[in-house]
Amino acid sequence: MATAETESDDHLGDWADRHLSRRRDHAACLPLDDEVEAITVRLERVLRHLRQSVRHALDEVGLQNCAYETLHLLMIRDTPGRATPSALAADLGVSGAGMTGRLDALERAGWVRRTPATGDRRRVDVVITEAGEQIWRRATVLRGRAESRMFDSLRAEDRACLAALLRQLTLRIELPDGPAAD
Amino acid sequence: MATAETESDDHLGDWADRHLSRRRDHAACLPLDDEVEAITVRLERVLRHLRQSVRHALDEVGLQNCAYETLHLLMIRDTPGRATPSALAADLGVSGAGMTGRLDALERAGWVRRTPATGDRRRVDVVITEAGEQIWRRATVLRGRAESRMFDSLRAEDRACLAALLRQLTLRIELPDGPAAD
DNA sequence: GACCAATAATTAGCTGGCGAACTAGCTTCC
DNA sequence: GGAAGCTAGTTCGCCAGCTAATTATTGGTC
Repeated sequence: MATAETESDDHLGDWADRHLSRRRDHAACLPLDDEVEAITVRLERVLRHLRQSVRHALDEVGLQNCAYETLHLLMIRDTPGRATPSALAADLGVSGAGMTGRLDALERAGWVRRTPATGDRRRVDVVITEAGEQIWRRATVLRGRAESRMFDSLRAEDRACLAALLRQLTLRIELPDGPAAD
Repeated sequence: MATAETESDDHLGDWADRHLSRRRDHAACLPLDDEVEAITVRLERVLRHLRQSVRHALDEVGLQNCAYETLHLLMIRDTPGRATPSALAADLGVSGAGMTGRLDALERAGWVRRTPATGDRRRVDVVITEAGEQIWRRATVLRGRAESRMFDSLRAEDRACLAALLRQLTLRIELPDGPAAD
């Protein structure tokens, strides 16, 4: 069980430990749950680092993270390499306007094409190009390596445990009446 | 152990499950580790949701998330309520220019003051005001509730386990020769 | 004691994202 | 069958953050 080694890795603790101990010293009056605060602070820091590693890895193929994300979600779907802007926007969690901007950049770079969809003339299909697919493939390999490096310090069981715990959270989030309600 | 209930919560799985199964169907050739991909995808989604909840909670006191973060790190430190812009910028992970912008907004709102530091006339001390401390206090309560709601679906042991696993990751990240190297 | 590199903060210019308004095309319903 | 309302995508104006350049100050070094 992962909790067993909580206090053994580093005598000083991590940034979050120091953050929490300062909070206990100076703002103990506030009704914050230390464990929840520790989780959120560490989530932020892990993800920040992860993004930075991936960004660095993608530099190698000259792809920005947001461009890569878009290409990736364009490929990883039921109709690989083809989607409408609004479907992509929903998956990526960006606004319609943001999507237009990303697609403009991708089209300028020659990695996707916009073609009018058949049937409904309001619609547009975004289609990946040969060049787009190639750069996506190369980038995905690099990104995979960067991400794996991030988690290779965890034992296999711990990695599985982390995956399972996060899954519990995402399942909850995705419920129609998830924890978003006030 | 959390892994025991991986397959019991929801018959369809979460967004990440569907994402991975599409990847297996359409891009199995790529050397990506499914478990790592699942973790990173879920991390992104959990954090996105968390930020949204917190943003929503902070609306109630009329505070933007970035303003709150800044006030919070200004309070939670060895010298609560007082810091230099560059120290804050380092803690927040924003650039110096970004920090100037945030402080401009906070000062305009009357939540902090900039005062010249004694001794070194290049330096500036950012000091929280009475109003700033009050709004920080109110906002912190609201934020704590929003965050707790996010994690209250986990059993206490699972929450502790998650905290411990994330701590292993942040400890590693913060090593001088962490997994950032290429 | 004058020059030069280092440091703290700011400013300038750019990018990417957002919400709101807009355009075009589809659907519904009397 | 045509007006009202909905949907898909884009454009517009704005904001926040970044990098690079700028200003001011400090501390070495000869």
